[in-house]
Amino acid sequence: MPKAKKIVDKEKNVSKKVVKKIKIEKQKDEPLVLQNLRGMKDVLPQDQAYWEQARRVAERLARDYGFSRIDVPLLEFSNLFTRNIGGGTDIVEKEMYSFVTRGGDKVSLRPEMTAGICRSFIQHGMHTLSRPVKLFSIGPVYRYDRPQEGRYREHYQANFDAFGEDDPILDAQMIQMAHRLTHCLGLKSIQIQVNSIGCGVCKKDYNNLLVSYLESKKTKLCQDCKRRLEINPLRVLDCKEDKCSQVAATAPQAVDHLCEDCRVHFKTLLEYLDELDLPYTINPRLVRGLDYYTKTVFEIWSGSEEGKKYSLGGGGRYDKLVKIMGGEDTPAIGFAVGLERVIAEMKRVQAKSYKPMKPRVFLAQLGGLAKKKSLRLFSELEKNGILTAESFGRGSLKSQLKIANRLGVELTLILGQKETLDGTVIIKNMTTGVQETVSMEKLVDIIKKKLKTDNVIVYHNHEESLI
RNA sequence: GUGGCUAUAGUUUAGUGGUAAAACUCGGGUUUGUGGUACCUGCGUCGAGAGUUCGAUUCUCUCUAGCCACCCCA
Repeated sequence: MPKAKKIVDKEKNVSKKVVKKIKIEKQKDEPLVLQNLRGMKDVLPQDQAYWEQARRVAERLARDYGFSRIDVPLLEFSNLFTRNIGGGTDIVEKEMYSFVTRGGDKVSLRPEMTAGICRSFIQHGMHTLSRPVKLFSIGPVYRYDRPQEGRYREHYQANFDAFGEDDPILDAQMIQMAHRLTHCLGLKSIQIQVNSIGCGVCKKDYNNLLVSYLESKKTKLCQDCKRRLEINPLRVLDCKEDKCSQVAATAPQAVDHLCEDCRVHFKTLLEYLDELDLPYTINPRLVRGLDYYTKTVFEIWSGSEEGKKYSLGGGGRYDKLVKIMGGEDTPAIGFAVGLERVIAEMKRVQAKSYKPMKPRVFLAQLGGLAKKKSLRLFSELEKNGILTAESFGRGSLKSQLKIANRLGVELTLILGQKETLDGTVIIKNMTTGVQETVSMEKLVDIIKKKLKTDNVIVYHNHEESLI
């Protein structure tokens, strides 16, 4: 096949592909870099207990609050995000992982979950389901951001969305659930920040009001804020510069400029929250980064006293999003929590994590014949619910006992040449060192009895409580 | 995306312009069928690349990554 000719023939269409191909070829020659990509992190075995805990709690709460699990692709058409999250936001402007597929589709790794879930909601006609439609998902999202602790390019979110109900009681329940989540994970000093940024109408009105106010005080603002004024005036209220916060202090607040409907909605929400005894504070400056939010917005902070406030998760209403995307007019509210951040917090406060089961029995084998037999015996024990450790690859009994000791098992079974021929097994008590020989048939029963009389835990208990 | 600090075995840390140390961990062993000790032994292209130099892990530059602040957000 004359490659050169092919390229000439399709010159314009193919040139991009050729470039791509060359890049891939080039990469092949580069040395293998044994390092994860920037902002990507391995979840190592020693951390899995925390992850397990976080996932379990999220999944259980989702179930208890009536959410059904949904999983949507990591990859969607780029404009699903650019159109709905908001063109002016950082997420869309510079933090998306976007590329063109071989088929020419412009696609992006999801920078958040809600857009994909809304797409799925509309696509599958879920508005016909009994309302509210509550959906729960957990998985990675991607943002091409500069990494820092608690900020990764790939991070996991547990995401809750409820469609088709605009009653603020749902907002309250969502916030309650968010609080329960942190509580169940053993996190202390949690703060809930709530605010209302108004509906499509009053949100815009307020924005204009704020801009004209800030314009009038422009000279008193810091450099950054002058820039913010153009892009996202609400952010000025957040500035830490003294002179800016002075200006912000007297600035008009969104809460005071809500339309009647939004005002009542927010007031009712607060009444519900009072009823729930949640540690919430109204934060008139709370703004969220995505354009689609309306009315209620909230964040969960881990408030380390006067120290840094750290956002673990956040959410809010997006009553117009489904309609904007082309679905039935459906009010909705969502909440997402960042698992890495929650886990970092669990570690910080030394919350107890789920402890995986440890084997209490070790199986040691000696000699070729015994080695063969041991494989079957291991399976036999497993079928009977006896979690057994082994080190089949090791030869000497000495090294196997060393491992058994390190694992802290209570019993070690020794299967050697002699025992294999006799159809017996030696059971060694690792604390006392006493050992006895028992027949293969009775082995399982004897082990069960021994583990039980040595009191403690019922093994293979999959129903361990979460809290 | 902007600025600052950092980078030595799996981990935590020494150290030097001239063949790299310790502790812990891990693997193997101390006469071949018995474990927490002790002893012996193995494991590093000193983050990557280039430059200065007779010679660089050490000095310079670039890159990469991590952390911190900003920004933003989960």
